[in-house]
Amino acid sequence: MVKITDVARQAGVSPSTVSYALSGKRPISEETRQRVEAAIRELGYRPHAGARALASSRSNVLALVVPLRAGIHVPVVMQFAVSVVTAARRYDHDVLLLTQEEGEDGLRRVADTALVDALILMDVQLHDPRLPLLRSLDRPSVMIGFPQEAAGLTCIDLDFRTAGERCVEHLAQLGHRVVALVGSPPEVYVRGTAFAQRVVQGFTAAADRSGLASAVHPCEATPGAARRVAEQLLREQPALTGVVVHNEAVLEPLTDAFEQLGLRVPADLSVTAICPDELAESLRVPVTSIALPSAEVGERAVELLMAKLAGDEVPEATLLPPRLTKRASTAPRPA
Amino acid sequence: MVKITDVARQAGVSPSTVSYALSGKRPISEETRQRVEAAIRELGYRPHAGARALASSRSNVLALVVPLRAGIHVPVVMQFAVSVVTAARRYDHDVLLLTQEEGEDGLRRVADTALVDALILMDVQLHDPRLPLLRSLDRPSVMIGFPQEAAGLTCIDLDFRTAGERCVEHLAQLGHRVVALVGSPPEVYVRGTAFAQRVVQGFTAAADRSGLASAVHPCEATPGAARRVAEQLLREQPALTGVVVHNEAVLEPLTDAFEQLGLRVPADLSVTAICPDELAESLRVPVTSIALPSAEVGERAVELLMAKLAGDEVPEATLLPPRLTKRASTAPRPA
DNA sequence: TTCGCCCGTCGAAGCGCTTCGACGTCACGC
DNA sequence: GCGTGACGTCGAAGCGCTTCGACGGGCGAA
Repeated sequence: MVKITDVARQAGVSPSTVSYALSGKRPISEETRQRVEAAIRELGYRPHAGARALASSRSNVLALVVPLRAGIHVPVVMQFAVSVVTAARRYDHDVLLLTQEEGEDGLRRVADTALVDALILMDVQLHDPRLPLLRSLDRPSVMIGFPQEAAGLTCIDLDFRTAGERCVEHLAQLGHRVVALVGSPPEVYVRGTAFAQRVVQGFTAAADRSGLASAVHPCEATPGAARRVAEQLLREQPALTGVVVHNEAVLEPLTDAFEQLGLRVPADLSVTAICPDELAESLRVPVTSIALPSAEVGERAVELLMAKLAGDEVPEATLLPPRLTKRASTAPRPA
Repeated sequence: MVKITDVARQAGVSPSTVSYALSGKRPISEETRQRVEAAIRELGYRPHAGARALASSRSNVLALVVPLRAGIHVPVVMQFAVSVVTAARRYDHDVLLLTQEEGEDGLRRVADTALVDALILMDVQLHDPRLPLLRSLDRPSVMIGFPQEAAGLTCIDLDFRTAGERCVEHLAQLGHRVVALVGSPPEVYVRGTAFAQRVVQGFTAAADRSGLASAVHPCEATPGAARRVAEQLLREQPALTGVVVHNEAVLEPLTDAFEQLGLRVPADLSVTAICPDELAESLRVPVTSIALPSAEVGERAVELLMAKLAGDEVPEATLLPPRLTKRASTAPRPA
């Protein structure tokens, strides 16, 4: 293994000079820097991560806690993880993958052993048991999603409440008077997952404000469940003409079910969704949707964390504004 | 921060004794161990990961390189990643997440800086450019999938060739004489992704051996593509009664397409698949399938790596035997 | 000209842990 | 009764890096 002293000898300087040339924490003459860089290249020097972490008390590693519970849409999680890794690399950091399974112990472990400098948490619940722990940890963290009581913590997410509102408003503008929300699987609400609840709030509030008749139906992530929900909706709200879907897995089977029940999209029924753009675009009838900007969220989360590590103040809450993209699945209410 | 000297003082022993009590690398009297453990608990001691890595030249971290290319099925990747993390934790290791985007540089970086002790690679190509690098690295690695030339490397995967064969044999036993393979997206074959190719080989070999008429069709991972492939198959092989699907994303739309084209599953057409069990079970007509044991592969990969880290010899190739589960989608050939 | 200061570099002191060699003790076998 | 290990513990030497204080030389201000 080639170490910093080897580089120093080769460049004819002291180890500390090599270190400063690398970190830029003290001025180094152009000429010396050149010599050091040449030596590094010739010897193929790579600083030892452990030694660096020990001496600097910075590991340059972030922890990412991914959820693996029922009812979450895996591709979104993955896309998010990838964007976190990519963004972290831009700041010369790596990403340690933790599963929620390990729970609070895992968080405490990687934080206390100084394995990581900071943490990113996904799938935050309204009353997340990890909150007190995060507050007590001496390392910065960012949460994807908003718990009920977020004081002192940094959170970021799509503004799901407004997203729910926008969907309803879009339908209202098109003249629809009876709408329904097909939501996430029941267990997601039971757990008190923040983003799902907020969609419901926004949906309901906007419907009330616009004087629409509305209903909310959780839905399991299976085609069968989608079909049953479609049937139930038509039974309970025969005048239904607008649907908001917040459940990636059933978006396609649900629209299929409606069509098989004799409702054409968008001629008889308008459909909007909150889901990744790729999904909305890939369907037979592309769906008017509010994008789930997982890549942007991941990137912003890393940026927030880096700012905190640098000692900067960051806003406690970052709500990304929803963007509604009109596609073929919505149309004015049939006469 | 509480350190090992604090624990030592509290327990009335030397730091080295604490270390040995923790690692078990030298015998420590029961009584001393008790005192040390008590001290650790009282003080909430956690060994500093960087210091440990520096002194022991072991970071207790594995690198996991995940693919993010077109045509791979994300949930499988995720399930795999989770099983790797879970298995690694059983051996007191953590997992660093790398994307394929960083490529060989990323591998070299984490290996050379001693950030990780060992590596796991997914989505191996037949002629993977990373092979020479892996051979030159001084750290052990395990690849998920088999490259063409794997000498000196450790590989593990489902035995996809046999999986392809089993599917055909199952259909042949049921009396089918004309079969087709609906495969992964074309780009997967273009890249020379090992597992996809092997399925084709097994499928073709078994069909030839059994004297079946057979055809192979790659298929994009979209419902539209599935429909087109279904139409094409019926056009080109009017006598088709058996299909093998090796493409998670189109399994459902493809069977839907067949039914819409007037073929009932399994009355007119038998369908088998190579896919995760959950997917096969979740369809309207549960599909006879060979499971993609991602969890088992991940676990075994970690075990292989741990053995290599311990200095044990491990087999270069580990092929997991395919297990075919009969479900409702296959039946004897219609008379 | 002299003082003070900044620039560029060096040496040394750790960072917190593991590990090696050494040493005292005790039990056992002859 | 004594040599011989095995057992249990200690002290010290690093692991490879960062960082702090110090220092010489050059330059601008006084």
